[in-house]
Amino acid sequence: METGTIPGEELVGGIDLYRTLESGQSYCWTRSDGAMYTDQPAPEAWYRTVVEGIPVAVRQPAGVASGDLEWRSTTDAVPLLRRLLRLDDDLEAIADDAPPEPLIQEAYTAHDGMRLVEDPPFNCLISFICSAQMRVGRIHGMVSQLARTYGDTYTLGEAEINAFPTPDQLAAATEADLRELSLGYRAPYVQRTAEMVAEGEAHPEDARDLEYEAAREYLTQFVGVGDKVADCVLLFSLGFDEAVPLDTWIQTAIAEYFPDCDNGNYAETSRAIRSRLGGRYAGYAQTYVFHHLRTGAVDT
DNA sequence: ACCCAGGATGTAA
DNA sequence: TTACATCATGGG
Repeated sequence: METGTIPGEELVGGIDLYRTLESGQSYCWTRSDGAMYTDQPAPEAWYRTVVEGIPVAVRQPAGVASGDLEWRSTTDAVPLLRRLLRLDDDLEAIADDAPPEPLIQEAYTAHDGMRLVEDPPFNCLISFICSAQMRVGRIHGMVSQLARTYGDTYTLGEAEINAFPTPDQLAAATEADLRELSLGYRAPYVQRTAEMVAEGEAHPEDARDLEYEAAREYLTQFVGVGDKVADCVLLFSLGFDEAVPLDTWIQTAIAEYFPDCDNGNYAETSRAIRSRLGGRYAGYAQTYVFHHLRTGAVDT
């Protein structure tokens, strides 16, 4: 096993690992104490995942945005973590460029150090198909269950880590199998989408080269993927920082804070709110506002 | 019991 | 194009 430390001071704007991994963006990681989404950070606990056959564990003992990251893996995990946690993002510049609206400034200030993630596309796609009408804690539970049931098991020291299933592995599950895991009406969506990817009919990665709105349209060909889920995949996996998923929380924010952005349909409301949230990094602002509202930290 | 959660789909107008 | 019912499940 290899181990190492990434100095927090090398990261512009630092990183808050708890806020980054427990803000409902990524469902790829599990916490060693098994208690995520409880509004209870555990600085001593390890976050673990497997990406491209490489098991990784990371934690932030200091538990603050300026604290160092400690990691363990079977190889040098720095390049991998740099990608997954977007450690090269200039968080200070991004926050400085954020629009002056009070809600947005308040969200950035309240959750200092939260970074966007870059999840593996297939994992992200299935995660957000599962996310329909679900709370973040349960989405994580469903994704973890899929990993335990259909994914390969890796070891890292004493720890066992389940990789998210490959398209082939997941496509082999039947709708009935997935309903057994409490996926509900999402079961056929997950099965059919896994099948589409496994058979080479389409791949979420192929959206990366397209222009934003074309990329969003491309992703909606997957079963169980509408505009909102497509935006989540674009933002949390494919590097489209301008994507703004219009979920229930953001719809509420639009109604209360940006009512003029409501243009009746998804596409036009999306354009207006993306512009209002700053354009290029609108998705970053969205993620801060989402987390701020969802955790009830909003200052009224 | 009722309402809600990072919605999508099929059908009817 | 838009409006609406329907779809599972668990927690408050």
